[in-house]
Amino acid sequence: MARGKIQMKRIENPVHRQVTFCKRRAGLLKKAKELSVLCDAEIGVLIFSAHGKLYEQASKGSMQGLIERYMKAEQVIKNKEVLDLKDEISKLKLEIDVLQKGIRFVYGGGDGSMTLDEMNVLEKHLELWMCHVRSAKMDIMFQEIQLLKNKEGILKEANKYLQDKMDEQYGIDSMAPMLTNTEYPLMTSNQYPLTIQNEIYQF
Amino acid sequence: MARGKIQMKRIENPVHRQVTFCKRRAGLLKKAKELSVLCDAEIGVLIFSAHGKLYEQASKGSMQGLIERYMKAEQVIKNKEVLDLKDEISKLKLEIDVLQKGIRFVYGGGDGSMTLDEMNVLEKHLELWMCHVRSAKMDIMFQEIQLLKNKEGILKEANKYLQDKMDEQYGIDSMAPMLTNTEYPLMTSNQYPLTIQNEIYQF
DNA sequence: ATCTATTCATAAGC
DNA sequence: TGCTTATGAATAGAT
Repeated sequence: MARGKIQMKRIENPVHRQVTFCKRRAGLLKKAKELSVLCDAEIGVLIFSAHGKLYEQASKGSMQGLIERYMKAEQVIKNKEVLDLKDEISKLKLEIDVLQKGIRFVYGGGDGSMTLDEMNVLEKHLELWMCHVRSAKMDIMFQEIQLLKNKEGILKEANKYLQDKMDEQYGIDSMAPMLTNTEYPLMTSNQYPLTIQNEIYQF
Repeated sequence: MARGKIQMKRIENPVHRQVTFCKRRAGLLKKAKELSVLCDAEIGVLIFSAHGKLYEQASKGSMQGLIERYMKAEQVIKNKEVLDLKDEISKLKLEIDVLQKGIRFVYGGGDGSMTLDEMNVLEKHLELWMCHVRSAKMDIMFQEIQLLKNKEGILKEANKYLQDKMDEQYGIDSMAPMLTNTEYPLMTSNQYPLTIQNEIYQF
């Protein structure tokens, strides 16, 4: 514009680019404000520098208000977040509806107000719930198994220790029924998980 | 600017104001585009005229994207609609929580910290509930079957009636394809329940 | 930042 | 609206 025309393309020299950005940015915001004042218009300007810094100006009202107004004007173009939230809301409402009808169903022994589709949804919910319950059960059982295995180890060691003491005191063959190899009240390490697993897979 | 300086206040003459609005709006958008190109910036301009008409320009990307980026940058300032939706979601989630606890209460299960036994009980209840749901589903389907069967009867009678009329009018052998014994579009009384029963037991 | 020489934008008029 | 033009503003390049 001054002292030589400028090409309408990205300024490659970073220093020049930065200077121009500052100057023209100020100019743009000034022009926006002028237009707003002179012509009684509501104007918002959003500028993200190449480096990601945000500059904004909202003549009259707030940028927030402007954006909301814009959203209303351009209903078609909806904020994705809003769409997601609305989607979540309808899902939750459906879930509530199903739960409420489910409760009524339980109490009223099934008053025909539920449609086949709704009952299918309820059924899915119940199945899911049962899955959760069963997996929680499994967790607890595995924990118990682990606990029992630990106890088993400790008891075995204790038995061994006691047997050794017996051997020392009464001779090698006495008190055989108390030895660790007659371990029917305890479980072996590998037979236990197998049994439990099978039980669990029946759920 | 030209041919006389202008005062920086609302132009009172409506014609002048409108003309200036058009010219300066074009100028502003041009400047925005130039800044965007020259300095590699992302720029959005929103203009609402005094009469409410929206003019917009988004250099690089869409206005939608720009607004979302702005929202992210200014997390504090959240779209009111989004806030409302999130509020609604938390209320719905609370409601669901209450309903689920209510259901759990109905079944006598403890809240959250359930023992293995309690979970077994809950599981049995859930299974029972599912049975109820499934049997209710079956009831509905049987009702529909009954309805269809009734319709079938009525249609058969109608066919019979029509056939008799045909016989009277055109003689016994004409229009054979319309007779009731070629009843492929309808179903026989005993083949129907069998098929349905099998379907139901698959649920 | 500040300073100019230039180009650009535009108010007024048609 | 669109065009013209005189003039004020914006700004590229240099300091």
